[in-house]
Amino acid sequence: MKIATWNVNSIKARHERLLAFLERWEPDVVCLQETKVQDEAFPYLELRAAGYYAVHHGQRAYNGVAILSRVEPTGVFFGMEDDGEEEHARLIGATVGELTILSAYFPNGGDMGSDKYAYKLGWLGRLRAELERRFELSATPVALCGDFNVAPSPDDVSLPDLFEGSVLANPEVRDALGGIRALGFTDVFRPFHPRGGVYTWWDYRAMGFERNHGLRIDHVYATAPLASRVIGAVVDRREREGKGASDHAPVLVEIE
DNA sequence: ATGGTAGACGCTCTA
Repeated sequence: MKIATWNVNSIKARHERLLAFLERWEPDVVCLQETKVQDEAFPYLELRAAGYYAVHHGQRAYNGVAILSRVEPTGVFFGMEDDGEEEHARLIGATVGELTILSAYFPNGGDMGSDKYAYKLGWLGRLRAELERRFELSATPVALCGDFNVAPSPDDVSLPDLFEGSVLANPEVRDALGGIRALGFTDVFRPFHPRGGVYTWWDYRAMGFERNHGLRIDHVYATAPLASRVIGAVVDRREREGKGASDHAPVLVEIE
């Protein structure tokens, strides 16, 4: 089976591309981020016609996460237990067959030292606590998929002078992500690309994609019962090409 | 320190 994760940067702007992507890859599960719509504007019916059930946790204009799947998801949950009243829509989870799937849009963090950066660090800590509280991670096959907004190692960064030390690539956020791995999660993409230099996001500006000035910030993290069954992982760079592309390319993982 | 582009929204914010 195939699991995909893709920050679509607006599901309205990416509607046609998303449907074509589903036809081309026929993934069993797709985690989406940055849908940027409220639930009532989410294209449930169009996706159902394309063969997918969908659950969505949205908000107006920003954020928004979804899980699409061939089989009907159950046990859906929205956000974190300690989310505030006006919390961003950044996490959705569901049971899909025997797997637990999480679609997460980690905060970007703005600039170092900003309020947004403090929110990012707090959110990473809250996610760790949420995962620990909610699941028996050693025994449950869980896939934590999404736009993590963290490049885990220098090998995941194209322009160190620009990006190292930024909100996306610094020791503090890398440690916070390490705290999530310490719960029992593995980056299942990395072993298939051991030399690094494979990216999932490129800035729209300054011909970022054409120059391959990217970062690997979209990830699939899996607990041991699932990680042991992963047999492949790729980035579909074609989805970053041409007019009407998201600034992120999808990551796909194949499971035996 | 800033700009470059894209998307949503509505004369600006987020990434």
